[in-house]
Amino acid sequence: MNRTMEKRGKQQRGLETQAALLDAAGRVFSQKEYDGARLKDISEEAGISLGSLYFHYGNKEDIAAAVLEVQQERMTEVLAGIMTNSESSLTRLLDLMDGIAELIASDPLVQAGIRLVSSLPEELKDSGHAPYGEWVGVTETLLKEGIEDGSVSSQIDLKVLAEYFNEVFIGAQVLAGIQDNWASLPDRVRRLRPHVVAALTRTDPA
Amino acid sequence: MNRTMEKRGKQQRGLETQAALLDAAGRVFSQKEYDGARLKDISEEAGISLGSLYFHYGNKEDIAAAVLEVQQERMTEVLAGIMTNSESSLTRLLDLMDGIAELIASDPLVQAGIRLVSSLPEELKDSGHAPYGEWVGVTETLLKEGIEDGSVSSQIDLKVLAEYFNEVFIGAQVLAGIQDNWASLPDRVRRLRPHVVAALTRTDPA
Amino acid sequence: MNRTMEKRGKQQRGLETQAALLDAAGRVFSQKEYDGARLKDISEEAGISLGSLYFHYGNKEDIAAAVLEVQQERMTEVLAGIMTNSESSLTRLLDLMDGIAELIASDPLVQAGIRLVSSLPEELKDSGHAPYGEWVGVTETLLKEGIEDGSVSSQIDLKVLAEYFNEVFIGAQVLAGIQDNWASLPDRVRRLRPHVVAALTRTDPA
Amino acid sequence: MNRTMEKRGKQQRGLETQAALLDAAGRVFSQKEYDGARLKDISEEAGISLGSLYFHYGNKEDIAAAVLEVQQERMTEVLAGIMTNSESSLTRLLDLMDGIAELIASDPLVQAGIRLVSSLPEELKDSGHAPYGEWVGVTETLLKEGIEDGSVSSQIDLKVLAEYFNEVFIGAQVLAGIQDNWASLPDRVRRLRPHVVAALTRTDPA
DNA sequence: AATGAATGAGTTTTCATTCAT
DNA sequence: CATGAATGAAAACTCATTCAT
Repeated sequence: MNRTMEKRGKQQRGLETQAALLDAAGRVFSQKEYDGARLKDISEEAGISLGSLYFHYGNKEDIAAAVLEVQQERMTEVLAGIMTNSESSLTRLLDLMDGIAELIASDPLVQAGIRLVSSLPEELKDSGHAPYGEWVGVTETLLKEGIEDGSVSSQIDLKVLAEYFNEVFIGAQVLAGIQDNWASLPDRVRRLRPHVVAALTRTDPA
Repeated sequence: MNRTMEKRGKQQRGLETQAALLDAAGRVFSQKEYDGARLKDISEEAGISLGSLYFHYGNKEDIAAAVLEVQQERMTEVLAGIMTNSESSLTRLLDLMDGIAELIASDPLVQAGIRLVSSLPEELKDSGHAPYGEWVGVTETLLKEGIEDGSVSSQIDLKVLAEYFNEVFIGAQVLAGIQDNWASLPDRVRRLRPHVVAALTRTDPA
Repeated sequence: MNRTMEKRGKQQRGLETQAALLDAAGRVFSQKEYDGARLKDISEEAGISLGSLYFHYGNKEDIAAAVLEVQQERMTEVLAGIMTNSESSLTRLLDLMDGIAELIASDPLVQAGIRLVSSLPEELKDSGHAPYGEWVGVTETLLKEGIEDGSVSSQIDLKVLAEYFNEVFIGAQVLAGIQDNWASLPDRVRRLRPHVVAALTRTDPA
Repeated sequence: MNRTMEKRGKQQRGLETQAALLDAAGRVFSQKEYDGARLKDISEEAGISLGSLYFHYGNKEDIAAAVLEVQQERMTEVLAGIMTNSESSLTRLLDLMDGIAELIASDPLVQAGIRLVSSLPEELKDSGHAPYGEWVGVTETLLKEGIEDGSVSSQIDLKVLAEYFNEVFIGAQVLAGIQDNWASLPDRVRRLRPHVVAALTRTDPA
């Protein structure tokens, strides 16, 4: 083991612990909301002492914030992946919906982020973690591009279209969450697709 | 004041206390999820002692259950009101959506019920309080009737139609809840109506 | 037991508990400084549950603040008692020194206040509990009056005189505290008296 | 660089670390009492790892003891410096007061020692670190010599004189500590001098 | 019925100390 | 020697629930 390894090893351990804790936090926060989640459950789930949890994350709010941050990152990754393919904006929007659905269904940490949003203490709600705000921005942008490239009908107000799109998607998320911990979300989204396409391409003033 | 009056007075007082507590519980549970809500907050919100809360409702679960029960009642009332008018099933479904939206927007106790659904401890989740299960049943029934009376297109699977309808509606509820404590829900539902009508009456295999 | 008694009884119990806790806090804080004192020790010393301590005093700082407040009151009482007798200002000052010494020697809660002053967390230091500031004000006032009524020599600057007086008195307090938990303070003050008198009545520019 | 140099270098490094830690400990203990001071604060203040702190000083008590020891040394140094000049004992006593005041005002580690005295856990209080005991011995010795060489009045009991002297000096220290972290101590002592001289040279039976 | 007080079993948080590298 | 990470025991604090009146 050379010096580089040694050095990396030292810091590595801490990073591994942090990752394990974050993962465990994801699993716990995906099952219980903020107040209902126990830090002890997280530390035990991670197989790491409670004291260590506090060494890496200063308190309960901080670890919840870390979960939200990673959720953001992972969703942004999916977004970035979708954006690189050069299809129509409508397709991109639908692919995005699929991609996020897939992510949610497979990633407890992302599920945790969803759960946390509605149960955070006031202080955290402000602090920059406004996933829906950002998300709405993305959908509106894609729809605007869709209108420009003709893949989306221009006869309905952009805001209203985005609102509809988001309501449908969020509704699917919520019901999938209740029904089977989001396992059914990808299928739900697939079944949703025709309705969404119809709504976004309608030519009569719906 | 005779004994009857006294007795009625006494019972009356108890009922008033119960109502005040229930109301306060609605307000508190509409802002915080189950674990985050404090019984002390409820008692203070009601201006009634904590001991009294325990006299009327045995424990935290019981008072949450009471909130859910009343929510059910109030939603059922709306449902009953809609059912008496003799229009088409599609109209009834849309009116129901409007009616429930109106109810949610105006009644913190009903809002509380919505919040509670996703944060209840396991024990309560089972105990008969499955509002969405019941709700889904109602929408499916109405859709079936709609297909029978021709107001709803028969070309899509009933379950899928109901799923879509509920996703849209729930999505609107959730986003309205986040945005402004449900105040915008009636407007959102109004904007949703054309999309729902289109989806339910579509003749091509969407 | 009449209704008044009942009513008083109810509130009485709480007040008794508070008093017991405050007393116990006095005893504990007089032996250990702020960070070293354990709330559990206080609750056990009082024979009252820790939960109850938190019911009456919201947190550690609050109970320390309560101790300081009562200390202030008791010292002010002594002050008021001294002020009513109509002797010379010098006598009043010396009597005050005796009275406070007596109080400190006999009252653990006042001793606690003295201990706390130098070990409080920053937040509490500000919040109005500036016993020494007030005390210095009193001594300066008495000295000014003494100069006016001729019982104190006017040849030394008032501030300097007050400074000297306070240094001597505080020094006696500190050493008595270290030596025997303030038991020797009254005697120390008695032995101090001639020096103080000499200093305050000196006619040559000392 | 030969082996000797390396060795010396290594030892050198350790000594530097120790000194940095001790200095940091002085700064921390001068602001917070024993229980309130955090070893982590000390290590951060020194810019040296916590592990290293434990390597050089076995535990919290040991580092506090080290601070006290150095405080003793520095005060003894001042004492020794004063003793070599051949003036009267009274002058020596007054010079000692000035010298110590100067030392306290300028040396956080000595300030730390002062703070620690009143907040030490029982175990440490015994273990030889009784600065005041020693200090009192010195003052009594000087006063006795003063009586012998005539620079101090012999009409008052020696113990009482020493007691007075120490009370005044300690009082000045405490108030300077509270007022401005001991910066004003030298000035205070200067203003104290005439009173002390008067007390120690008084010929009438004060 | 109603109330304020009391309790105990948790939960979060802190920190001296130890460990692995 | 030095470091960052880890730990456990104890501390502060919370809150559903019960009790005495």
